[in-house]
Amino acid sequence: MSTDVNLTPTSAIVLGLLELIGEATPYDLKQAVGTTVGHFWTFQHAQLYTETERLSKAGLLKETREDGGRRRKHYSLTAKGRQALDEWRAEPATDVAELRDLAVLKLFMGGDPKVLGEAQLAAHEAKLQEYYAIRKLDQGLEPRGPWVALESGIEHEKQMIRFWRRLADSAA
Amino acid sequence: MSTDVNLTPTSAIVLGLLELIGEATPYDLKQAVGTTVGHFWTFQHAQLYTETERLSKAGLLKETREDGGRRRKHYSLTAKGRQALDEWRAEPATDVAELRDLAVLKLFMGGDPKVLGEAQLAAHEAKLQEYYAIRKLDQGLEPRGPWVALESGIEHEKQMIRFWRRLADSAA
DNA sequence: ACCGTCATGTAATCGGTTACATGATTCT
DNA sequence: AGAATCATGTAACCGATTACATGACGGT
Repeated sequence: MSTDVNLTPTSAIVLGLLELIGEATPYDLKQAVGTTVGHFWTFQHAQLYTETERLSKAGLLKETREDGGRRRKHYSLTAKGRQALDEWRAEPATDVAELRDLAVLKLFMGGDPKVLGEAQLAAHEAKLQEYYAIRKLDQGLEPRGPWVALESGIEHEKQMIRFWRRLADSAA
Repeated sequence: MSTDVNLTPTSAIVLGLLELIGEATPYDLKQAVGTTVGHFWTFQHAQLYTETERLSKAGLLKETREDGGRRRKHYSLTAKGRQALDEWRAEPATDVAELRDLAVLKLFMGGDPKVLGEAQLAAHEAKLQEYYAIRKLDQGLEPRGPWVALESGIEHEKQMIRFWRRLADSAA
């Protein structure tokens, strides 16, 4: 009920997915993450339990409990939650995201380009294929956000493949 | 002294910088981070105090204390620390790094491409210029790691600029 | 009926961030 | 000398990960 929560990216993902699917248990959310944002932003499923509870306490989610059986908790957006999401969405991100690419860090620290490159090339190529497979499913339906984000991922993968390949080639 | 620590990327950065500069206080490390890896991997300076202590307790760093004045702590690699760094460096990264780009996440969640794009274009262009300025300082000296990593950053920035610009153009 | 696997959840731990605090140094 | 800023460090808090645990279900 307290009016102030720190809206982390995780919070926004929970809010955004709940807007999309209406009502969900933490486990449902886990499934939804896996097939959507999970492709470029993951976390442990345990966090969905704590995060929903946190947002619920802050009044952004409504929580109802099943009567029988597992007594699972179902969550949905409150008006306040919807508003918080809208505000988060409207606010542009001013900073550039940090790469935080472990392979690049190893490269920086003197790791062998050949060894790193081989592993990274394979991994990035697999990821790119995964993205292509998803793109095939696009029916042109609204909302477009996820598909545009997917394009960004595809271009990024292509870029990283170019980078690592060039590095592999320049190493004799 | 215990033989097992979890080597986080932060740990590797501390170890790697200590290898480079020999001996340093946490504050020296903060400075070193700022001019090197800090361009694509940052953290709060407070963490350097806890991290050095953690690594020291694990036997990877040697800690000596100034006698007079501030009694500052100086750290340097132990043989064990050097070995841990070597092993970390030799082990290739098998996963692809997640983007975790807040702007892309907002895009995914329905944020306005025009609003997001404007802010991101400016930010990425500034970052690219920053990278160019650094690249000018390259004297061709060893080690090459940091410079190769810089190239990756430059290509990434160019990629993101292309992406956001294309998006801005396609929005009427 | 049993076994393995998936579904679902909680608790403990830990790394990272925020906030605060004090000593040194420079500028006016 | 006083104010402002930089240097240096600690403590508290919080979000995220790891580890663990139990219930349900499909296959043999």
